[in-house]
Amino acid sequence: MTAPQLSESTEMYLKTMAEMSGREAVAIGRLAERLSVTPVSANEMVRKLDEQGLVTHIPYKGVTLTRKGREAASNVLRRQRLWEVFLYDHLKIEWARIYELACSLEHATAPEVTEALAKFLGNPTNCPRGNPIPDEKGTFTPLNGVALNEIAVGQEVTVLAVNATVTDVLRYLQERNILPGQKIKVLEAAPLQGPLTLQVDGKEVALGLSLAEFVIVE
Amino acid sequence: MTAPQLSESTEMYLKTMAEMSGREAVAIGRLAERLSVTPVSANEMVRKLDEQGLVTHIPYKGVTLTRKGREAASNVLRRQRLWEVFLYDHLKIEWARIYELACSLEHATAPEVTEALAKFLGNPTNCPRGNPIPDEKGTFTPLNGVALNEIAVGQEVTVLAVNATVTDVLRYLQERNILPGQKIKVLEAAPLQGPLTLQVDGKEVALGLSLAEFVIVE
DNA sequence: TGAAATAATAAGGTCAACCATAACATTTTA
DNA sequence: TAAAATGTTATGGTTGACCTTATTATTTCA
Repeated sequence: MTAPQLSESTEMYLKTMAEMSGREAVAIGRLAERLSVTPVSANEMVRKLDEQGLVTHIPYKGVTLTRKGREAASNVLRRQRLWEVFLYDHLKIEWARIYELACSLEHATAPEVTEALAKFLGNPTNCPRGNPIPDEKGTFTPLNGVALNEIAVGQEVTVLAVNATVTDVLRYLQERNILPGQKIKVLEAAPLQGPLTLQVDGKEVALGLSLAEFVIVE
Repeated sequence: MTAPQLSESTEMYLKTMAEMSGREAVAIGRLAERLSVTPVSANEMVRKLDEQGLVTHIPYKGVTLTRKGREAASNVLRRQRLWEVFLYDHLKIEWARIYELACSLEHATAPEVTEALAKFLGNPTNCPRGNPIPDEKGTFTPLNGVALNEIAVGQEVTVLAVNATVTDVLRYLQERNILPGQKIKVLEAAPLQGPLTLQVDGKEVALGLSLAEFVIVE
């Protein structure tokens, strides 16, 4: 019952899928985009993952993690987010960079290191970006929040998590104080998919819809 | 002047060479052995490293690190040994396993993580196996000890470092209490390259010459 | 409903780091 | 000094994860 040792690439695909989907199927195009590979490559890789029983691919409908795939992904997320905690809380590394730095470490982390790290950190339940950290068995309660772009004008909400992974995006949000715990009021939503105008920390901030999607609130 | 980002394989070759040589050239056969690749593969790889200016290969004479190669190797050793300290002191991981576990992490460690880790650990000067940790610039004072197999019968010495990297070897030594700081008396050296008989912690211990080579003393 | 967007499949290519086998060169040592 | 050991070079092969270009299938939406 030892983990079958997944490749770094496989881990990235599974983790990315877990990060993207509430539960629904992920479009291969989106997946390719997040992984910075071509759709053709993603397709090829997904086929292999399907053969290994890690995902289910229904042509033209998208990809879903199987139970096995979800377990593997939880494991990766656990490592990822534990390292984020370590890098942020103990090494004092810049918030916007912890995702990418933790990502490299994550793939190189043996199970016993993961567990020792969890213990060392005091079994934290959330990473500095606000996302829950799966426990040793892979279980965790998903956040019950909504993306900021779905909030009605006038509402005031609290940021639960920031789901972005790209350093530049994280830095952009950080600079505008859009961080877990922050209270945000939606002042205006421009028409034609235009940006939101938010009140954050007393300041007015414009935020594009695609960025707002990364901000989980309530 | 950013590090040119070496591949994991390149890092392993450089690190292994640094671990093996006091200063003399390393025979390709030995290198291949330590890296668990065939001599043909090692040859091929060494040619590439030579082209990159990281090593100098004199046919039939062996391989030496260039200045550039030595700097890169120091950097790798620094990361490796800092992680060893973390795994041992903070995560309480078994002594014999820290080398291999740190080795995986090492390749995935960005410069800023290395420096933040060093600071977190209080800039330690030696890893739990006793080896010196290069500083940020790559400088360190090599141990001035000798391998245990070169000690005359009757001498009592102190273990400075254990230079082995293979978990099974480390565990074997650990079980016999041959660890940094330990006092050891050489009671007998069997003829024909036979094992040494040692007095360790009041007990008599037999140790093969090839294992004794890993134990740096004085 | 038909065009545009997206997805799938096929064919062929690259790159790093390995592998094996075989022939040949040099060094060591008995 | 000759045989054994070790090192070198050549050739060709594999694997994983990408890539491009091109064709075909399906879905979405105007």
